[in-house]
Amino acid sequence: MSDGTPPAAPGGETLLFLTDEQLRKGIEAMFFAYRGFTADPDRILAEHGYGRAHHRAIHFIHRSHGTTVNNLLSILGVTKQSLNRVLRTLIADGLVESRVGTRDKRERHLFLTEAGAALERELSDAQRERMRLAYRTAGPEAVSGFRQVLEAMMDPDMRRHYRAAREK
Amino acid sequence: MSDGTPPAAPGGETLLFLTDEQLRKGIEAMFFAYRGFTADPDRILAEHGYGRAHHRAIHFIHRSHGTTVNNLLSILGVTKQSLNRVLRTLIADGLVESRVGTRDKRERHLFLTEAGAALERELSDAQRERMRLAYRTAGPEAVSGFRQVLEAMMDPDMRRHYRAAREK
DNA sequence: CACTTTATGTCAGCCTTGTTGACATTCCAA
DNA sequence: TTGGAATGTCAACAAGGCTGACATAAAGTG
Repeated sequence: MSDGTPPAAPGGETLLFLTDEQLRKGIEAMFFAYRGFTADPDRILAEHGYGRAHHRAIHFIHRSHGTTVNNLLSILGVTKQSLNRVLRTLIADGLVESRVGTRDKRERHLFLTEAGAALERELSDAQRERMRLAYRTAGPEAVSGFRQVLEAMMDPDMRRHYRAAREK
Repeated sequence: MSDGTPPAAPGGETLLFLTDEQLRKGIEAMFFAYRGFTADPDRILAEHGYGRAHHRAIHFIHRSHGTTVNNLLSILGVTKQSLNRVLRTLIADGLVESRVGTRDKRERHLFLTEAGAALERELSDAQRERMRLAYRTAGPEAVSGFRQVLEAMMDPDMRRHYRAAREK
């Protein structure tokens, strides 16, 4: 274990000296913050009889109208069986519509229905509100740093998906 | 949906104008980053036949040697039955030791054994390494912002637990 | 055209990890 | 002495991961 005293910076290069304690703080920050991050949607989902898996599907279908099942699979990183179970209920409940592809008829393109979009709004309003408050509390510079660290923490494949969304 | 053009700041107060798109980016950053955050420990845990629930228990027992079951419950936010199932296997496997309290004999104080500490080290080494790289990539100012936003995102109870750990 | 590959869906079964409810034990504290 | 707190345990259930196997339709390829 480190003793918490960073050594003096050598040479001309500015390095980050990070004690195990500082890193542990970051790890716990991720853990506790993620709980807060999911708390509001979880409550809403429970009222509707859905879980986080449904939220994830709804979110990314909303983000990319008409996305295919395969694309969703690579974003979510679950098996098709897991995703299919969730999609099946969302389609049966009339929140998601699945249309056979025009060019490639093997593909199914996924869309939120009116009801699906309404739930999406309810969920993302709550989550955005939490995010907005956190941003305001921390300030604009903190927000930039927050995004930078998170992006650096992603696996490359996920970073690709993250950046692939319509920008800004 | 917002068009991404923030309105001019009114009056003398500096506000943060956050479009829905910017907030959505933050939300997805949390989602994708958390996946990266857990990826390395998940691999290690799988090799040992454990899951994330075991990791969480091991982490917080390590952080607070001799903590009680009740304290752990309030940190983890699960039912005692869930936690107990995990603790039982960890104790049976000789990674955690449970000692009856001296003052209050109802309480059990939890400690990592040598083997438990070894697994904790393996897990946290991997997770710290990911965190260290992200920090170095993003830079010191980003790290500060990262921590500020995450702390602001926590539920108050969790923020209390977060801050309660030995500081620095 | 025959064959292979791709995209998707589905069934069955298993595991982890969460839940609720019920009940027992121990023991502190009023 | 009695109520309630702290803990453990049993049973049952659900969500949501997983693997494996199999089916179908459509696209691509030689």
